[in-house]
Amino acid sequence: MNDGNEATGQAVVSRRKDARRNQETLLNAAATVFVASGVNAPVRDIAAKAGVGVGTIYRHFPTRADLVIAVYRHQVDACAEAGPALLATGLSPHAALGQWIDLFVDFLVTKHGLAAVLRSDNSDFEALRAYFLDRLVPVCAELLEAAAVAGEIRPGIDAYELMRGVGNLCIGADSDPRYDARHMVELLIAGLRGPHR
Amino acid sequence: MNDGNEATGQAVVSRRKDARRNQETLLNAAATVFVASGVNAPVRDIAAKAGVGVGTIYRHFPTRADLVIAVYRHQVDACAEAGPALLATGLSPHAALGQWIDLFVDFLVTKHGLAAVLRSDNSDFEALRAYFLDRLVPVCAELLEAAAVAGEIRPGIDAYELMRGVGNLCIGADSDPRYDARHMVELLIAGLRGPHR
Amino acid sequence: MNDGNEATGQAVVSRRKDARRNQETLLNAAATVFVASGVNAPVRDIAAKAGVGVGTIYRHFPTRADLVIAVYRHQVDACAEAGPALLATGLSPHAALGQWIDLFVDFLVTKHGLAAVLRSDNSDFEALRAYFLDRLVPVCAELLEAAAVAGEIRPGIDAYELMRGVGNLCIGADSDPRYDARHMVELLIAGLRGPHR
Amino acid sequence: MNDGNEATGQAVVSRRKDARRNQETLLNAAATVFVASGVNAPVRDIAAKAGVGVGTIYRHFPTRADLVIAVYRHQVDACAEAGPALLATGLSPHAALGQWIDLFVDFLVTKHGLAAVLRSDNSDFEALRAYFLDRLVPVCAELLEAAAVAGEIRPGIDAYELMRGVGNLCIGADSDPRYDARHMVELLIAGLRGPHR
DNA sequence: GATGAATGAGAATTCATTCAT
DNA sequence: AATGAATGAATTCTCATTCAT
Repeated sequence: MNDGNEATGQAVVSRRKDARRNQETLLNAAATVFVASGVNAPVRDIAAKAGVGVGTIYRHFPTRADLVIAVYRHQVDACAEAGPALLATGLSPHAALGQWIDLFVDFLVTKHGLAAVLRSDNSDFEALRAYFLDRLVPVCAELLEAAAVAGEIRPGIDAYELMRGVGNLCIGADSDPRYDARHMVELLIAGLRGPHR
Repeated sequence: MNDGNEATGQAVVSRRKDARRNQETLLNAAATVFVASGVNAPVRDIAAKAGVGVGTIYRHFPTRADLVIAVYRHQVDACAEAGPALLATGLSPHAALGQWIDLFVDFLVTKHGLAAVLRSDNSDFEALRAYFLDRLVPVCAELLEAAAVAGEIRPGIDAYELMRGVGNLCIGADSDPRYDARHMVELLIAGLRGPHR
Repeated sequence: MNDGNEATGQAVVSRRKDARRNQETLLNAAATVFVASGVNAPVRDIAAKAGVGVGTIYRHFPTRADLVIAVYRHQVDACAEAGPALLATGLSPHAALGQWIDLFVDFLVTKHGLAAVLRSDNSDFEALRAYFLDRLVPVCAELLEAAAVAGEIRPGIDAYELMRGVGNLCIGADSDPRYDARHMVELLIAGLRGPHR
Repeated sequence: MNDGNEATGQAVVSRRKDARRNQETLLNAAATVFVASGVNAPVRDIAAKAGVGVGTIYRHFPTRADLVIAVYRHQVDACAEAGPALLATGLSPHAALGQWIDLFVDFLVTKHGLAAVLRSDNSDFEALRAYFLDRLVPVCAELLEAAAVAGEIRPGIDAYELMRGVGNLCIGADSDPRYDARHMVELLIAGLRGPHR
């Protein structure tokens, strides 16, 4: 990858041109710190990790929720887009739902503390929660509907509630070797099938 | 229990009574504040509610986890004792399990923020988590075993994991009108039945 | 004044008993810092001067205005009480007014920056301003009324306006050798006499 | 106005015109912001209002005082020139003085916070203060001298002190409906007449 | 010359914890 | 044993100022 800048390396990168790259650096640093210390890590820690001043973070992301959203936006979007794609593959709707939930779980359990901030008893991160739900609940609803129409699951399951449940099951999953969120999610999804008796 | 002693003995006894009553006051205050502001409420708030100095709280409960444990010990114990009792009623093991889980859920969802501190990605409250699990996991294991032996549920379910799962499902359940933890727990328990295919 | 504490001196003074003395220390420190750096001096500077932690200041004086009021309350009160006293001495009302204004000016010009925070284009310190005015305007009004009744000054002078005017004239008087607020105040008071022609 | 020059000349001229216009834009923006938020408004606010970068402001006006001076220079100059003009109208010297002071007061009270920065207990704005005084004190002195010679006012009044006094009386006059600086200035000027007794 | 991203010092404020009385 | 005053670390956020482009 020759960027025509061997001598100085990447230390003296352009400011203006690199606004985007800089932002990328910031997001990577934030992601790393979030994994290590959770999404409530001190702003200063993130700044230090990114090698920038705290002011830079505030410039780009006025609130913490802005930063967290930015960090995870791409992955949330990818997850959202995967839903219709799975449904279009010819899998049974229930199988598609299961695989989609797996993607969501994969995403959450690899982000230390992310699932925890999605819990609603937390007045910060309202915007973050809203973003997640706005993106993903409709997708989940579509999958649930398809599975219900196919008679594979009991009807009347609320997509929001299910997303919250799955999200909750993922809390702390990365830091407890005795707890495997996937097992529990598998039970939950299995429970969708059974008649309510 | 010989309390027919002299003046000094009397004093000792009443001092003890006072101490006990004082501690009771403290626990009630803490419980109230925990409900209102979560288990991370400022120590000073709890002290104020109890009408004591902060030093008094630290004397009785050196760490916050100690206090939280003390606040909920009675209820945890009651829940633990309900397990064998339910099994002895003649209910089917699976029904007993379901009712017992309901008791546990009732307990958690009425305690603002309690479920949240049970999550394992939280190095404080380790002792609290340990207490909960020490008391309840064996009971849950017993119920699961009985249900498995009766062929009512799939075998191989880990009691610890299930308790964690149920606990997680209860996080934030008190502050989100769109999320009913009981629905999700019901799904989870229903999922226990299905064959693991 | 034997306080039975010769050996240790005043270094190891009692905490509780000295709440008051401690507060005094705080107020003295604040007064000193206010003189040196104005009433907007950093809280930390005041704390350092007093030899206490910043938390101590916040405990005693939650807002800056609280602190400033406390620092000057005694002197404001003394000034307020001097008004009726002067009127009762048998001086002519105008002379009494003049002397009372002199007291007020003496107070202000010796407090670096105090007069400046009394200016109304300052949304902080509203409480401070209110305290000053509540205490002093009625006294001033009484003196003005007496002088007007005696025919010594033109009628219709508003006490609030006059206090603000005198206060304003004192701004910066301590730091400008070429400006003597007393001269200007003397002109202002002299101007009260003349008919408005 | 020969603009029939070559390409480069044209460019130079318009560059100069641009520079001047740019500066004008800057000063107008600053004046507007000063009125709205006082002369200590954040530099960024001024830059935003002017539609330029903050660097541009620093280039033209290295210190804040430089900017404030530039903003008000025209008006100060106009005020200075009005003194001799008033004296030449045939008005009595005292009347001329009164009208001139009125002009000065008009200027100050319409500039939010301007009077406040003229106070001498403020090490920033030293240059600004100096500019004001250099321009206006001699004019005031001339008017005072004329009035004293005419026997209309007591002698020995220091022009600097009077200017400072009038300036002080104007502080905060724009934000306090109960305080009318003009009333107080009128008293002050009236006080000039009376014998010093 | 203009730009505005980046910097980082500085100030406010909270609250867990200690400890003299 | 109880008290609560004191401490000060930790954190957030702002804004003047610099400087690469």
